[in-house]
Amino acid sequence: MPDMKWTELEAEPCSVARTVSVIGDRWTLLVLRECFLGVKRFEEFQERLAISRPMLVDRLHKLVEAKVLKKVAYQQTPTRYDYRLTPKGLDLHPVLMAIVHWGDMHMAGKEGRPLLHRHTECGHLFDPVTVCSECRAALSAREVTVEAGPGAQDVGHAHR
Amino acid sequence: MPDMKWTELEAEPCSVARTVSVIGDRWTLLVLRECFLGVKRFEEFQERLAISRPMLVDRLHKLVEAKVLKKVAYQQTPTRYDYRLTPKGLDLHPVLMAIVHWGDMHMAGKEGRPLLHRHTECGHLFDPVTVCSECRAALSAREVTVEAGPGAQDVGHAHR
DNA sequence: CCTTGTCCGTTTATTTTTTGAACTCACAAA
DNA sequence: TTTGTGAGTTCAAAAAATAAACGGACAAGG
Repeated sequence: MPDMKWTELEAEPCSVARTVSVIGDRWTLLVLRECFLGVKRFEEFQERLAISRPMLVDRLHKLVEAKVLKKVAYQQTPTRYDYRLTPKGLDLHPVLMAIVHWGDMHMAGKEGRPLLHRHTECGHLFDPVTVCSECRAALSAREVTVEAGPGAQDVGHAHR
Repeated sequence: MPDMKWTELEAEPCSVARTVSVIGDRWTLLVLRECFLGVKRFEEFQERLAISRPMLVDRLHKLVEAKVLKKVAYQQTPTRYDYRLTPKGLDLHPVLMAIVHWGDMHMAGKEGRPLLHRHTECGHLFDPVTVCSECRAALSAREVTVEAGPGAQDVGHAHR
């Protein structure tokens, strides 16, 4: 049973650290990619990802523990489960979209991007754009400043 | 020199895999968090992150190699460098914002979120929202379908 | 019955990574 | 001449990941 020990991250007063404690390793993001592509069964993850079985068991169980995935029985005797995204897991969609988009922009070969996304509501192929919830303008790193929130312990030196 | 070997990910026809090959480990995302908070010096990363020195050297160098960070001399004799985000690195801002937002929503303690973000253009505290580049509507996972792009090799079973 | 196959794991030994702690180098300052 | 600083490097020890085989519950076929 491979058990990672760095769950200390979860305790840090930082949303990046806390999120990283759940999704911040090589395999988890790839497992989640498969989930968003509709993969649900253990064996299917195993086939599609070059992941070792113990690691897959570990990651799936950890994601269930984190309530990102849930087990849903799809048969009895023996009871077998699908691994399905929970609402909390579905909320990771923007993270995956942002990751895909960065990869499309900066890591695609000359053949172009491997996958395209279509927005079923408007019917178009699209890219994800991150906007400000208040004014709806596209955000850029330079236009964002950081301040201590209620859950801050010691942001200390909030640069920039 | 700790050298990760899974650069095979970089070769996969998948933007998630390719991005993960750059940012997909425990430390890199935390290093980038610090970068976006304005940290530039080796010793400052070292102080703020409970990372071992060899790992920090490795991560910083890998990020420079990936052109996410660049070294900028801030003094001569001996020449010392700042590690600064490149435009490619700044483009990771949406990824970090999405991660932070998920953490704020799902991993914050009862004290509330540790950090708040202000959009200097409109002056408000905000949350990042991911919208469709075409119709500007907020995206949800269920409204997005995937199709093979020009760089696809064998998406195969494009579920959903 | 008996064998084979499927799905979801465990176990164990081996390899890789990461850590911790000390050490180095090049200079600057006192 | 000694002390300090920034940015590493080295190396042994500890932790994590991998590969490959093993297990257990059942279903299906003969």
